[in-house]
Amino acid sequence: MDDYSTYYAIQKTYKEKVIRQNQLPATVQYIAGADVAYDDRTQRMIGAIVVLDADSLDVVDESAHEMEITFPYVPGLFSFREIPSLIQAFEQLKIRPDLLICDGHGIAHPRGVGMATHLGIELDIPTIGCAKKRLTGAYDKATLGNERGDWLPLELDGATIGAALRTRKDVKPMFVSIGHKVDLDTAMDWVLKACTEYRLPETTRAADGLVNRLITNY
DNA sequence: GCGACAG
DNA sequence: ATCTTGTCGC
Repeated sequence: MDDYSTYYAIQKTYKEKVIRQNQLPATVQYIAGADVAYDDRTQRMIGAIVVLDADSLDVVDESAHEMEITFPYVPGLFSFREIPSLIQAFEQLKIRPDLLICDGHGIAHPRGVGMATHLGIELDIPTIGCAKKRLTGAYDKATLGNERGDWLPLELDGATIGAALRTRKDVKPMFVSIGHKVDLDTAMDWVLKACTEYRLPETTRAADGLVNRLITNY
C-alpha cells in the first residue's frame, strides 16, 4: 500500500476526458448529492446517493451501498476510496439525476481529477465539485466579500480551476469546481440554488444525513 | 528539507 | 472522515 503509480496513471488518462462545457439537459429536473461514512472498527463503509427535486429540493429517491474499505485516505487519491460504494449506490437508483453535486473537488485538484470529475467520467453524467476545504489553488482571502454569492476564482499556475464561493453571509466559503459536463458559472448557480439555509448544499446534507443514520445503526 | 494536504 | 462539551448568536 505505498505505490500509487497505477492510480496516478488512471488520473492522467481521465484528465483528457473531462468535458468543461455545459452538457446539462434543457430542463434539470433532478439533482443529487453523494456522501460516504466509515466504520474503522469493522473496516466497512456506506456510500449513498440522494436525489432531490431541483425546484422543491424534496427528496425523491435515495440509495445506499455498504462494503469493505479497500483504499486508504490519501489526499489527491481520495476518489479511489469512496467511488466503489458510490457507483454501486448510483446503479440502484430508480430515478437518475441530471446533475450530481459531490462532497469533494472536481478539477480543483493537483492533477485535475478530483472526486467529482472521476465520478462524472465513470458515470458519464454532469457533476460538480463542492468541497468544504481547499485542496490546491489560491485566492485572495482578504478580498472575498462576505455576502451570499460573493466569490473569487481559485487559481493554479495562472489558470482558474474553480471558485471560492460564499454560500451564506459570513460563513467560510465553499470550493466549487467543474466536475464533468458543466461550466464553472453553471456549477456555482446550482450550488447556490441548493444552498438554502446552510453553508452546505441540501444535496450534500441529505446524503450525509442518510449515511450517518445508516452507519449508526450497523 | 519544510509545509500543505478534499473526506 | 471520526472522536466530543460547551458556548455564542439569531
